[in-house]
Amino acid sequence: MSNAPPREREAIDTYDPAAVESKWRDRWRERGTNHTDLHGAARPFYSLMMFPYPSAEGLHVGNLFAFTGADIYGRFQRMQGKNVFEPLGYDAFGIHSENYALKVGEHPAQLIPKNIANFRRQLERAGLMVDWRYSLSTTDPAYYKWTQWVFLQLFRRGLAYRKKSAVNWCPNDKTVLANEQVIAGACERCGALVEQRFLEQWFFRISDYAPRLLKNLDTLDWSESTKTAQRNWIGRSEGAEIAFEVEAAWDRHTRLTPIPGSAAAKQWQAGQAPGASMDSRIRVFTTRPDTIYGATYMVLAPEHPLVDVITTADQRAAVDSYCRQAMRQDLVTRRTSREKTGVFTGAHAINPATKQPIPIWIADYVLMEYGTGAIMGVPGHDERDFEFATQFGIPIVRVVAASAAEAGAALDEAFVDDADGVLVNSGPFDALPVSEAKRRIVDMLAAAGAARAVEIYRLHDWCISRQRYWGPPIPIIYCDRCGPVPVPEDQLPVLLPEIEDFKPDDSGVSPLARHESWYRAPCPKCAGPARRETDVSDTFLDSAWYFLRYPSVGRDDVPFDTELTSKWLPVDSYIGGNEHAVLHMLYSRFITMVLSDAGAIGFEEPFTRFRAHGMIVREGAKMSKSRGNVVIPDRFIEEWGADTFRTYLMFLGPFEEGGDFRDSGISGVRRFLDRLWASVGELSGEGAPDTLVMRKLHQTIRKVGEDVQRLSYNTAIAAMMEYVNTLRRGERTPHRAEVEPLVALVAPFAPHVAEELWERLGREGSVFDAGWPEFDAGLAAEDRIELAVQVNGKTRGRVQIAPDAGQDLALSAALAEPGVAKFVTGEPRKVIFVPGRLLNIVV
RNA sequence: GCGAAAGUGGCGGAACUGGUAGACGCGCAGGACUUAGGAUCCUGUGGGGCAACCCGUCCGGGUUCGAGUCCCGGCUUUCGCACCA
Repeated sequence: MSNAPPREREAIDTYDPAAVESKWRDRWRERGTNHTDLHGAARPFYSLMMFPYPSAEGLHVGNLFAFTGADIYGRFQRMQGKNVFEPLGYDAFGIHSENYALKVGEHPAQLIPKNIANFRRQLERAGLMVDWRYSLSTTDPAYYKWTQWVFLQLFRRGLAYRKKSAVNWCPNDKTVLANEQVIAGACERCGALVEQRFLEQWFFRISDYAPRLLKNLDTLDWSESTKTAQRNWIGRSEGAEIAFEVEAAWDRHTRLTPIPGSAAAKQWQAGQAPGASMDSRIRVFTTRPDTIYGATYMVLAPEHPLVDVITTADQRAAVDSYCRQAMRQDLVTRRTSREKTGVFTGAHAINPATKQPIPIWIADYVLMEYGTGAIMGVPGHDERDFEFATQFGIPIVRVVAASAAEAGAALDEAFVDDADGVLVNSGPFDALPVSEAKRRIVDMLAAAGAARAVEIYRLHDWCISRQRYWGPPIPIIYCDRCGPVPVPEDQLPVLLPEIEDFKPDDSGVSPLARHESWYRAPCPKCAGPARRETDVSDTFLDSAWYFLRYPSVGRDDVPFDTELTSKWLPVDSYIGGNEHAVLHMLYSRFITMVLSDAGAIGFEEPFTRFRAHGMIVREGAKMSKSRGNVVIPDRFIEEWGADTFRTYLMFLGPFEEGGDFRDSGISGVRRFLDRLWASVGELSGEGAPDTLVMRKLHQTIRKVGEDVQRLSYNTAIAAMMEYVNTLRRGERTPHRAEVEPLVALVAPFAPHVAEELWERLGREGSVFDAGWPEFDAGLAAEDRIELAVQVNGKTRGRVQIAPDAGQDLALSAALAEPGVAKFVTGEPRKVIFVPGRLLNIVV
């Protein structure tokens, strides 16, 4: 029987993925194979993947790439004996759903459940080890009740506040636009130029947490690129805050005429000089205090509160017009337009170092939201200032040079090097190196009460208000008597009403503001008539705590069960896209820190280990609907099977870098599974397994284990392919001991077919409960190894020697090779021996 | 402009800490089995040369016995942030 050529028997029982996969989907469901006993788990392992937005188009191949990568890691951990919890839910609120709903004219509350059902079907077909009992959707009142609860925790701790802030406004559509809806300064829908509008909005004080968010990064096992992105986003800068006096302001105060109604005007009317009760000095932030002798002007942001105070009567009209225009520009244009514009205020400030008056300008290249909203202009040593000064004829003074000899050299561009310059034209500080001058100048100014060393952060507070419909209402009630009052926790959730006209309109507020019956509510404090907040919260708030909820899904009385939370969190492994490296990951860390400070949870970092996966392109080009080159997972799964599709996705490139989906490549993976299938069909249990095959097997067990642990899935698959090739080389009948462990190795990648083969091997129970194959170093050891022999660094031959052979033995073996010997004339000058690798003879 | 990453056969990609460049797969070529094969199996496959050999990891330098890997300079591509003082 073993004489019959094995190939001929394949026809009897060929691999039929559709049948195998549907069989095992049912089995897993019936047997609860993917269920995790959350309370009873002895070795909990929380394997998290980023939950998707359930679009109408269905699951994207990028989603599936990410999920499969996370699933393989989770299944691998399970086979290592961990109790793995792998939940998955839906991030279903937000502008995507809302815009799509508007486009097709169907209510999102109807659309989303359909999309979720479709996603669920696709996800189950993909063979994910998800415990669906703990799924969630952010749109479910049972979930967003607790999103609102999270808001209240921040409110209670003084971390949520209201302030006026700019939004993008389309004057044609009369609606608020998200930044992504503004293309080159115009509305993406109608093309009208977008303007800024100022609305009262809710903010979270994430900037208070900037130092901690930055410092903790050092303790996290995350992809380095993700940590770098967060560091840059938090953007710590060291420097100094320097105060500039406005020149002789009150001797000549007749020139200063504050805008009617401004704080300055009120003081004015009360008979006070503004300087008397309010610090009218202008504070700037700089990272280059060493260049202060070169500060020849000053700039305020158009929104700066002192603009009203200092502008002189003759400049008033020009300043007003400039500021109005600057503030009307949309946020995107203002940030991208490179041309320098500005207007002189008519006022001067005193440079605290030179004691000279310098003009105060207003320009939109200075941003109110960074630093103090004012800068000292040092055209000699800052590119932007150089450009501005050149344009407006402001003097350019060199105060740093490569050497003292260059003190008089003219500048034809800004000299920004702060590493190895020395100071010039800087009075007592001349000839000091920049780094020392920074310290000494700050000390000098500080002694005069005009400066202090500070560190500032780029990170802004998080605006969570959205003037939209499809989100959780912010749980606040405005009462004329009591002000903003939080909705009491026992009245949560504040349900989002299912209104028909959810289209944004020209009111500048959420569509909810048109529904009086909804927003009228009694004040929780005084029971008087009051009005609900009609804005909803940012989707990023929904996703900033979802991982805390999964284990407690089903609990109505608490956001998260204390015992389960301390048992399962923080998350052991988080895998997701780098596009969320900053916002989602930073917000999640922030919310976790706040809840930790509030005593609600016992840890302050949510994700112990994070790995960012790469992106998939197709045939070398980015996938997009307009190109029509999007991979539709359903079609490939239909044709090739989910196991083949999963394995191919993991094979086409390094998981953390992504890769190129080539339709022609998938057949190779399928052939691999076919050959695996055939090997199980042909098994022979007789005799002893082949020593060389078993050696290769154990080498493969080791390699696959190591590779999966570091998410090097493509090389793990390559190793298994190599082993199958070894197994089937020549017309031999594989031995059961050679094949069985391979089925287990393949299981995380191709779970359905692995289960089927495991059963066909006569094994009881799921392969995922069978444990990872044991690695035997003795069986894996080579008895002869190949040593490369080089002469002067060029490979000239190879010799077979015992693995523990020493240099002398290796050298004599090498010299016995004619191909080597002919290059070695006389005594070698030097011999380099790397055991197990090579021998280099230098002549 | 700033930040991050990457440039290796016809193609996707291997090479973990400097140590046999091109694993694995696609494609291609030849062969076997076949009425047939786009199925399966076997063999070959970086370039040049009859060969000994020579040349090869974006380009130019350098360090080293030895460089795809490290250092310096340049080019190209992708991604992120974009007037952050």
